[in-house]
Amino acid sequence: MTIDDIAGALGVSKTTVSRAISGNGRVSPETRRRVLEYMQEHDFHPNVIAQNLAAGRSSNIAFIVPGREALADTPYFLRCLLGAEAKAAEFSNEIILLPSELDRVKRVAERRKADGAILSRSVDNDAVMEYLIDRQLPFVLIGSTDRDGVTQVDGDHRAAARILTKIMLEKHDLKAALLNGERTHTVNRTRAEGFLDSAPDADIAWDALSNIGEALDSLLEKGNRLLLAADDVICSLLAHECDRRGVTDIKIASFFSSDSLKMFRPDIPAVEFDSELQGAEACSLLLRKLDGETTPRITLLDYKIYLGNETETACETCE
Amino acid sequence: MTIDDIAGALGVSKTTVSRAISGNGRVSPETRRRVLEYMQEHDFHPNVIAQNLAAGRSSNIAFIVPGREALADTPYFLRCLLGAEAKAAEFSNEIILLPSELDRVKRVAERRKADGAILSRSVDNDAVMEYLIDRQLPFVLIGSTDRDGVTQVDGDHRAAARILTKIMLEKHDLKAALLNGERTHTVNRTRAEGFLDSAPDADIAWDALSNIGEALDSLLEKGNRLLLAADDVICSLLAHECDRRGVTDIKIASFFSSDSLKMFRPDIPAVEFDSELQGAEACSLLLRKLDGETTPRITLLDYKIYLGNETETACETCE
DNA sequence: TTGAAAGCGCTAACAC
DNA sequence: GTGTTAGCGCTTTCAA
Repeated sequence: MTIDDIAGALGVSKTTVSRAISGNGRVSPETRRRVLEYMQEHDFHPNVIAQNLAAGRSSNIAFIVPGREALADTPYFLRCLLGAEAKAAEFSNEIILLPSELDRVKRVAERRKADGAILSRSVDNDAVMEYLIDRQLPFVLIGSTDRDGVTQVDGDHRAAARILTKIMLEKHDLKAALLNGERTHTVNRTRAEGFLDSAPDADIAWDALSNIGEALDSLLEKGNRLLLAADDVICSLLAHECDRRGVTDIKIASFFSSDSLKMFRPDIPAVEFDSELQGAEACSLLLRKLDGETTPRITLLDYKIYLGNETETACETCE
Repeated sequence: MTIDDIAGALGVSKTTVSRAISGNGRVSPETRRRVLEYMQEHDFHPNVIAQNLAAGRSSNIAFIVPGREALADTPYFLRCLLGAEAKAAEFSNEIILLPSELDRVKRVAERRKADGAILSRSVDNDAVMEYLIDRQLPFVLIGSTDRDGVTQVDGDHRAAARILTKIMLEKHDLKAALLNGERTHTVNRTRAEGFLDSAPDADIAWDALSNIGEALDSLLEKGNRLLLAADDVICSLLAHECDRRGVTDIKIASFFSSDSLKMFRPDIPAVEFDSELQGAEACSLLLRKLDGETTPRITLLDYKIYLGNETETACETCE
């Protein structure tokens, strides 16, 4: 069924039907009622592809996640995706999933299958991001970058790292070190800054993921006993390694929480970001961009700091 | 730019341009070359929305994942999604993400935003599945169901559970029990069957996830020392619980592997399914359905059994 | 308030 | 081999 059929059945023009459905333009209340009633009865719904063609859009938003090999074992991305999906749904848009591979992103952009993109996680010199900029496809980055003019939404990793480090240092009088991720990830450099804010000159083991045992060895050797992990993956690995070795005279905390940390005892203090909210916020910003609104360049989202059973909150929202 | 512009610039009709691009219909090699060259030079790509409208499709496939609250902490779904995406991309389709919520699925189906769906994980009386059947939207289920006429792709959970149980029983002369998930998940009932194939009359703790400690208590009390976990989430929880208690006189294995189990020592034997392959296979089947081909009703995928360092393979593919 | 007609960008049936 | 024409289903001027 098409609006033409409805028009025929009701003895009006399809223009009128279109107007009645969309609410654009004037239609008599009576006509409108009849159209809506007919739709209901016949379970009619306008064809979104046709609407899109007429409107020159796709009502699709591409959500770009790290490719398969780069995909860490964390629920983060899916939560982010679902957050974005919920927001997109509010505005009758859909989320299409894309891996961070240039040819995939290109195909979708070139053929206008998506109106804009959400780029989750960025590394330096991200070819996909450069492409999006070059092509002038509107996008929002979840994460941070030094690249000019990119709309970003991110947790306030620096503040969070600073605060958690400070709290841990106050609670435990131990020498602190950071087991960090790869240097090419902007977020890890930011975490390092926050960490150093509260623990100047402390040791940092970069790229701890590639060899957790070695990183742990060298940090312990230097007398570090308060170990901050950059994220949940590193932290989980670290906690397991310590369990295995029977190391107990240390304290562990993480700059990024996830369910996988909840299983350890004693509780691992950790920064909690709301991944769904990040996705939703990114989507919201993108939709506003697509509407021609100007958006803040940087949106920093609240975080919580989990400290065992009590949950202490420390928030900051800036622009 | 549109194909009309190219037609104008080259002094041919837009039909010819269309034919040159799509390869459908006869075009002289020379004309074709000119069109293609012009496209290259001007970075032209046909508008997929217009193509879709003309073809009466969306070139979208909905991938339905459990909603946010039901989402377990496993990388499974994202891997599945990416597998499906890769396959969809081969055929110039995109994957749109949908939570398993009836109103979302409805909206997309009604407005024809997707040509078909992949339904990942099913529970009994899945309202979404019933809706898809009712609406006659082509779909493929990743998982199993008793519902008639549903195209399913799944790991061979029964055989895998049977074999792993058998192997473990042969290696260790211990009394075996299964820590299972919810009974409403078809896959858990299937795992139970496989388990019982090799360990008749053994104990099964259903819904172990909701209270792992209690489940463990009762099973240990009954003298069970070989604990099979239904999946990675349960297994991880179980292993942590045992670590915490210092229980060491037991053996653990899992009917579903994931990275989160790789951290435990000693190695936890586990069934390995290829999640990406499952997504890809489901997508492939769906695309064939959309092409009007008939597809096997049930596709069971290969699995591997991981036993510490050595990786032993046991495959079965049925239809 | 309503309708006729043109158009969104592409495809395809039917001529030539 | 190429062009004409009529759609795909909806939106949107522009008149009436």
